[in-house]
Formats: sequence, C-alpha cells, structure tokens
Amino acid sequence: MDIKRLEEVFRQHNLKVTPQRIAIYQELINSREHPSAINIYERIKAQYPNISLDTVNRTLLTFAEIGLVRIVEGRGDPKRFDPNLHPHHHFRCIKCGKIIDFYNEEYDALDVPSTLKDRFIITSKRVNLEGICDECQTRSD
Amino acid sequence: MDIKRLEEVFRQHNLKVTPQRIAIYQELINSREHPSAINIYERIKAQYPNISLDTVNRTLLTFAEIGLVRIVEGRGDPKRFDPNLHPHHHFRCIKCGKIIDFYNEEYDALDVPSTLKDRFIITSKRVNLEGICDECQTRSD
DNA sequence: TGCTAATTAGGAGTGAATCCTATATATTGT
DNA sequence: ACAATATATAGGATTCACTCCTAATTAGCA
Repeated sequence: MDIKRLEEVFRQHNLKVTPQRIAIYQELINSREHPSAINIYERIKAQYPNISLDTVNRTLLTFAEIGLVRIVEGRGDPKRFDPNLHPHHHFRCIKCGKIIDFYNEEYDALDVPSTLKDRFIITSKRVNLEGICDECQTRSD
Repeated sequence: MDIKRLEEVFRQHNLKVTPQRIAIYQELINSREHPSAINIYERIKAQYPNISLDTVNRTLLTFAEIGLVRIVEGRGDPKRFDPNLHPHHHFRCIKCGKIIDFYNEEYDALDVPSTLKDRFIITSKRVNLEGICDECQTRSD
C-alpha cells in the first residue's frame, strides 16, 4: 500500500493524516518479523526522537480497529503486529519467538462447523502452528 | 484426572505433592472458562487465604511445562490456561473474551505443509476462530 | 524423627500498556 | 492565507500482569 492509498484509508475513517501515523505504518511494513509496539518505537526514534511510546501503541491499536493491521495470536507476551492482510497462517518458534507467515489454500478453504456458524458471527479463522525453528534446532543451548 | 493420578504425574516429574498444587489444578478443571492466574488466585483464596499470586503463577507455568495444561493463544492480555488435553480448537469472542472449546475431526486431521515439516519441528497445530458470541450479539451495548 | 532440597509467602522490582493533561497540529470554513 | 476547533501528541504517572528475591516452611527421604 503506497502513501497515497494509506492517507485515503485514514480519511475514510476520519483519522487525521499525521507524520507519526505514516511513519509507524511504514516501519511496520518494512519489517518482516511481526514487531511489537516497543520494537517500532525504538526504530522510529531515529527519525522522530520525541515520539512517545503511547503514540505508537495507540496508533497500532487504531490501525487494528480499522483493519489495517492484525494483532498476532500468541501467549500473553507483548502484542505483535502484522500488516499482511492476505489470507495466511503463522508458525511460531517456541524457543526464539520468531513468527513465520505461510500460505496454504487447504487451510484457507476450511469450513467452519455449522454448530458454530449458526451460533456465532465468525470474523477470523487461522491455523496456528508451533514448534522449533531450524535455527533453534542447530543452536547449541 | 483424579487426585491419585495427578500425584503420580507430579512424582513422575520430580515435583513434590503440595496442597497448593493440587488445589490449583482442581480449581482449573472445575472451571470451564479458561481462567487466568489471577482468576484462580482469587478463587483459591477462600480455601488458602495466604496463598501468593506468585505460587499460582509459578505452578501454572510448571503445569504447562510438563504438559498438564496449555496456555491458550490470545492477543497479549493475561495468560489463560486450559486443562483440556484432548485435541480441540477454540472460538474466542472478541467482545467479551469468552473462549469456547470445540471438537472437529477435519481440523485435527489437517496436514502440515511439507515445506514447514522439513524445516521445523511442529509441536502444536490449532485452528483458532474469532468472532462475536451469541450473548454479545443480543446484548444491547 | 531429623535432614535436605524443594517449595512457598510476601514484598520488591520489571516490562508492557494505558491513562491523564497540557501543548501542538491537521483540517475546515472564511 | 488565516483563524477556529476538534484531534492527536508528548511526557509523565499509573495500572496491570507478571517475575524476582529471600527468609521461612514443608515434603520426602534416611
């Protein structure tokens, strides 16, 4: 998504186009590792030394609300954010915490059981894999 | 799992059989809502007024390590615990946070893509659904 | 029953996220 | 271009969920 389009999305949701918002989004799409708010905050300080962590956090949550990013599913540690809106799934390494996107049409096509579909509004369906990544397998610790 | 069997599991892992450990496990299996450490702590205080939150937390993490419970996947809020070791999946309500177990053989039988199987050791595979539960749909808020 | 290592209680400390409020800024109308 | 105003931000205080530390206790064994 280019900046023009991003500004459009902001305006569609009555959000002002601020340099902080744009910088935060750019930092997010330029990183492949599903960063946390603090990751983003640390990196963005080079460009905006006075930016506050609260702004980064608030902005990322706003992005999640308007569907511009997703909060990655995990186990209670710092929230991590994902700007990839294409259907995909995650593998998470239980040793180093690395999260890897993967695509799989069989997973995308899974049906939701009708007992659930009848009772709940389903907004998201993801397959989450966990295990030990290649690097952590060879690392001697 | 009855107490006899539980004590056996503790001993198998060289964990001492303490009344706190037993009470925490019982509290967990007696609740259907995937409670957090603080939930358990609050409830158990009726029985053990002096139990410390640290004990509850530490114990639950120990249980997770030996595979007696699972930490539920979520989005960075307090960790929640699940004593159900049968293959199952979760629906989570994005409004009230309720988590509902469901069983589905198609989901259980999903293959892991070989590109991942070759590279990583897979220890867990879960389908996570999200949406709005029946109660939150009718609730007027 | 006494010994020893594991466990616990309670309080201090930490890290992430949120709240508060005065200041600054993006947008709208003129 | 400028003023008005509603939003957003910075920075600090606060809250929340753990996690660490240490002295006292206790389970399990000899």
